[in-house]
Amino acid sequence: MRSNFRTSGQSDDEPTITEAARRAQILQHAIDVVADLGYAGASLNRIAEHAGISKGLISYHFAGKSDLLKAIVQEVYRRGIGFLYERAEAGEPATAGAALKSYLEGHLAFIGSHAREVGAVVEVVRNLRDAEGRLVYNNAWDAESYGELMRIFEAGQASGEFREFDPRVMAISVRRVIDGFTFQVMGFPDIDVAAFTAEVVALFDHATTPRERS
Amino acid sequence: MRSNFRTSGQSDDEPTITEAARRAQILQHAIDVVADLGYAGASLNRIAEHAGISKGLISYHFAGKSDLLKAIVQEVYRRGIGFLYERAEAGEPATAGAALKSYLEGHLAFIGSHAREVGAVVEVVRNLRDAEGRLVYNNAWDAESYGELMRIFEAGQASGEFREFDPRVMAISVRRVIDGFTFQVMGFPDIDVAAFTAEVVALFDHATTPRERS
DNA sequence: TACAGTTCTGACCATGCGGTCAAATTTTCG
DNA sequence: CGAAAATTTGACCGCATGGTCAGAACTGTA
Repeated sequence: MRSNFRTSGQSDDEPTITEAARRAQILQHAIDVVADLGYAGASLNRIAEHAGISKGLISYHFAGKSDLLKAIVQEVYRRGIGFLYERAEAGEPATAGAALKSYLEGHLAFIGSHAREVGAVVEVVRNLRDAEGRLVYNNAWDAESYGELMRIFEAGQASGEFREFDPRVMAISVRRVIDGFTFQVMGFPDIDVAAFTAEVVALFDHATTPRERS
Repeated sequence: MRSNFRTSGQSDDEPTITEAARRAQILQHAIDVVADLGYAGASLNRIAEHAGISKGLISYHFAGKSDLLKAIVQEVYRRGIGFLYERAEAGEPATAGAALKSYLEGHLAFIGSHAREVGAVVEVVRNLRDAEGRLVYNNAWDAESYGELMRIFEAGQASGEFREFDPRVMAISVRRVIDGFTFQVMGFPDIDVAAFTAEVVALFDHATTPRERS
């Protein structure tokens, strides 16, 4: 019998077709339930019921609930990276301003077309705690996501394209506005994604560039 | 025996000294527990234990858990309004830009000095759901908080002080950045509140005003 | 077909939850 | 003081939770 204590990450031989398909199915239903019922409402029983399987089967494919929830985060990130990668194939932006614009448009487009997945991730990230009560995805963790933005800002400031500001505060602000878009889309599914994106791009274009034209 | 089914709001005679004090005590401990352990970790048992009282006593003073959590939100709002009111006594800002600056400085100062309370409120607002699974503090609810900001923006645009932008998107962005400050303060208690505030004020000053000087 | 490995179920477990309540305690006040 | 009212406790209830497990069902293969 194979170990049912598989931790995602290390490859123990290779997963069966069944195993991979079942994991994907469970993951998708878990995403749906978290998006619909929120973190607190997403019990293993409800996920199993939603997927039409028994609860024990989830335990067979995932080491525990927190393992499943972490897999949600990992999976949606994987999708997001794929989405942004395809978009980026058009070529590298030439200026820091173009890079910021591309960053915003890419992320907002992904959220606009994958609101439920991203909503589920936000739910998990904001609520999942370890046994000692500490947030698993803490400040140190999301500080990592500021890296790409901060590099854009520092490059723009070095070239004189951007005004002087604290790149960390600006990065935090950009991430907050992007993440907030998730709630807008979930709350108002008919929202005009393109119009919202254009507004946000203009907002941060003005926020980052000096008032006097160079 | 007095009804223990008091709903906050309608005054049923007047509360006893004991009642008011006990309610305040329970509320404060509830805030602490939610801030420390998060929404999911804040059970009535833990709150009672933290307060050094029996769980039944909470039920005596509050109609239920959701009543208690809603009271947290109400109480912290009350404190926030008081804080901002005292600050505003210095006089009304003359321009829309000054009003926005004052709004940001006031809200960030309150968060900087009451991070735990605000953190608890955010936790409740983001998680509390009714029996049907719908968020109690939904999009329609927090849209109310955009009102004051949108009035500032519309006034600034009417006078030509602000550039043309969607006041709703700008209001959402401002609120998102302000709320995000809560997590920064909770994650890094030694953060320089004044410096962060100055950066945010500059960010939205640039974001709202036209590039060409009038 | 027979058998070994796997996938899957459904019953079960201990725990913690929100909530209730009779009884004990404390306070109020005539 | 003494009775009535307010306050508080601690035991208890039904329920949902995450997790476990023996065994049934399925699958591939020799």
